[in-house]
Amino acid sequence: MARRPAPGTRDRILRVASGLFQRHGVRAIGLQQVIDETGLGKSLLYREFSSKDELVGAWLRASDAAWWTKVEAELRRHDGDPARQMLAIVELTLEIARSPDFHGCVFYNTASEFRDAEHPGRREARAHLERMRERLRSLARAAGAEAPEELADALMLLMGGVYVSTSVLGPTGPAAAALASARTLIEAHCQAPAGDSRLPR
Amino acid sequence: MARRPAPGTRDRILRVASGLFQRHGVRAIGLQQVIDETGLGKSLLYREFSSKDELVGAWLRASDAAWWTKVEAELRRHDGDPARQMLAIVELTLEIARSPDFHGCVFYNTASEFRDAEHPGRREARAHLERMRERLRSLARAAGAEAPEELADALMLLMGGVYVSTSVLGPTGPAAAALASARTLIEAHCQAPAGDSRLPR
DNA sequence: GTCTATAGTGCGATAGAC
DNA sequence: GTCTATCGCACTATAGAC
Repeated sequence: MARRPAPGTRDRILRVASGLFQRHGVRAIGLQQVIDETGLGKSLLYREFSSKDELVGAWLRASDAAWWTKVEAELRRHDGDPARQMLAIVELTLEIARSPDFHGCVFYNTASEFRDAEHPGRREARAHLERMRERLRSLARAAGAEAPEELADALMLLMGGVYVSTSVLGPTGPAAAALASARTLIEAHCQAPAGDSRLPR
Repeated sequence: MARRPAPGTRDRILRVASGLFQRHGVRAIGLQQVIDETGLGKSLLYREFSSKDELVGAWLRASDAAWWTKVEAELRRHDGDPARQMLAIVELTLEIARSPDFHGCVFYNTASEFRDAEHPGRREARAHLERMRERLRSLARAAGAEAPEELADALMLLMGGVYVSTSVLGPTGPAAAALASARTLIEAHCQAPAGDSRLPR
């Protein structure tokens, strides 16, 4: 009788590919390495993903989903305080950037490796960043910022800077100034007339 | 007697390689493409650069030199006003990021393509960023910032963010908020007691 | 397994300055 | 004609996509 496909094959490939792509970059990794490390056969990989590009796209979609799970959990801890929620997102990026095997934001990295706008890697990166921008905008509006779009964008720049700077100069590089910078920006945009908009230190 | 070596060969290779590497990334470009586009022979390329890695290093060194030429020219236009000089550097990165064929900061891009700390691409990227950080620190000190290192780092993050964000979302993305953000940060750090530290709009 | 691409080597042919 | 810079091509070895 025919053997049934083992469940979780796709996830296994995705997990292995994710580790290798993050650590070394996509172009530096051959599918052979992915196959070797999964212990699966070549045919199985090509059954799940019709090409390397598609695997890259699927990897970034999974990364995006994992990110939002973390973010929304974090936001729930500061419900009703959108200014604090924006800061929490910055804190989350810092925590990620400080993790032991950090090698840069997978979305920025992958976009930089694939310049063609139609490449799944770039498409997913762009989509992720647009979702981030939109989420920050809604928080900035909720926080009563005078120029919510501008505040959201300022935080996007800050977080992008945290990622790229940390990936080259490490967590003691410029990223060390990120929290203070975020507070300055949020407070400057959200100063209530009463002056009670100070974020916790 | 003998045929003279053609002058400018090295520069020609460097110019062509620079264009291709910037546009497509280093790993996406084969030396054959560089050779084809220069119209030179393979042997000549290998006489000037003993390996692709070395070519990458030389390219980034040249890019670093070109950057500082631009920066110091810009700084001279605001001599004696270090706060304005910091803003001028941010303006310069914005101008570069807005140029028609911008594909991200070559230093961040190359560092993301080569994770090995010993790779010439990564070494030069790191060196470039450290020089930038130091230059900004000296300006922040000269401007009398209360926490000059922190201000310098905040601007580093901002500029890094401008580059990566523009390379994916274009100049109408978050980078549009960069100038306002820079002003907020510089003013917050350099407020003179007399309150006369406002930057020109 | 197949086919393509790539880094890097080496050499004969040729072009051009004297 | 002589001499050398440089081209163009052939070649190896390795790796990658599929």
